[in-house]
Amino acid sequence: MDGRLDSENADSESRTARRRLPPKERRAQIVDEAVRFFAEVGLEGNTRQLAKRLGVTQSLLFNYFATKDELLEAVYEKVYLDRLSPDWPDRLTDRTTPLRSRLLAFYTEYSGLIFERDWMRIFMSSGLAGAVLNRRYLMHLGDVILRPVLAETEALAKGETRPTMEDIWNLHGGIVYIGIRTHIYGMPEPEDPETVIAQSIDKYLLYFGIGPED
Amino acid sequence: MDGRLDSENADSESRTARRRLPPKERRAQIVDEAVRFFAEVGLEGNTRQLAKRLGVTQSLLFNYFATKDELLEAVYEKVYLDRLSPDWPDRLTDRTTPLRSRLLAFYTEYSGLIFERDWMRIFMSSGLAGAVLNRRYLMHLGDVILRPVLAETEALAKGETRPTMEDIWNLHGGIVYIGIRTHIYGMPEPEDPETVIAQSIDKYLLYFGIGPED
DNA sequence: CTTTTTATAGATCATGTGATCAACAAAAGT
DNA sequence: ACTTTTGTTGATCACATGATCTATAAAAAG
Repeated sequence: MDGRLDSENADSESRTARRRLPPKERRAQIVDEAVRFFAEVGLEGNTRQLAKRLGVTQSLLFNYFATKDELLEAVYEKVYLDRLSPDWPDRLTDRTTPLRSRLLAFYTEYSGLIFERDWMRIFMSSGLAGAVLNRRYLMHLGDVILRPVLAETEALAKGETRPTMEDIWNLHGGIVYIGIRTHIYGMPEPEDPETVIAQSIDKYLLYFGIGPED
Repeated sequence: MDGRLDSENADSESRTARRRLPPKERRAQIVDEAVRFFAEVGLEGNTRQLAKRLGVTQSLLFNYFATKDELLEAVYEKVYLDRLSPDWPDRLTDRTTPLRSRLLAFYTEYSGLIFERDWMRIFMSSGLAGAVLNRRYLMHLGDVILRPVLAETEALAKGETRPTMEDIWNLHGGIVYIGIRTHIYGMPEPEDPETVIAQSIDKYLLYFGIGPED
């Protein structure tokens, strides 16, 4: 009475009976699905539903994470990790290329990473919930990205008004808001985000009298 | 054994016994507190805790709202209502004053209304939850505020690049992001939001070749 | 003062949800 | 083959939470 017909029974998750996985693998699988799941339904999503999606029992989750909060921590970590590429600080301060090009390259790549439903929604949810990782991420972003950008701008600014961190946050916010609009508020995505980003950067640079070629 | 010493028994809410209020009044009281409550703890906050804050029984809430969702709808309505002053469209299109002054006036007033913890958090929570009122609000904002701003900018723009709705959204987003940063992500508020707003507007106008006095 | 109305409290139900634990079975070791 | 290890299940607990219902008492009506 086994009936191991490993046909795909149309269930998105394979309903094969009791597959044993190495812990590392299973844990990763759980976290992966949890990211998608909690991004969709919010952090209050229940563990039974998540388990069902994974094709495992709910109790199994607690074999890998002592509490739901611990699972959420793992989700945050997975989502936040490697979102800030370590070579950006260097590339942003590489004065052999015009600042405009550097900013454009950065925000093109960065927006490619964060203008994503899962990331945007989990970041916002965890922010609302007051997760420490959220604040840590923003502090880190300020330190390794925005502050260098400020220094680079200062070095080139021509007008009498000197740039401040608020100016960088304003540039940053205007761009990030595109993602918020589309993925949190569910509004239609701009046809050409690249152009919008480029114009944001140009407005910023123009205000401090910095030309496209420095 | 009454001991009605109306000393503060550390309970924030007065524990006066069974006060009978006219329905309208009670309903308003509930919604008011619910706004604060759900803004703090999120939309999953439970009704018992809310009732405790109000100093009434949990069952009373269901005398005024059939379901929790109905209460949340009332919360949204309360929060969204009158957040968009009806005379803004007129003032934004009043060409007897420079566009810069108009924008400055608008965003100073508007930010004064929305850079508020309750509003910001409930707006974001309801946005994440996909509330219809949220989308309606943004559509409305686009129609009665941003679109007119686009028209005004078009009328004055000097460069060859014509402004689009995306430019207005970018201006708007950069400013709104200040509130998101402070009230959702819990980062320190800028010392002088007015200046940041003014600079945002100036960057925007400068990019389209519009001077401070038109 | 007496009666009627109804806002409110208190107890309780039904269900959902995080978490636990003993038993089972799929691998790994011998 | 046999034993050991351990990933996984199924049943279950404990409690939180939305919602219901009846009794009570504060006003209003007479």
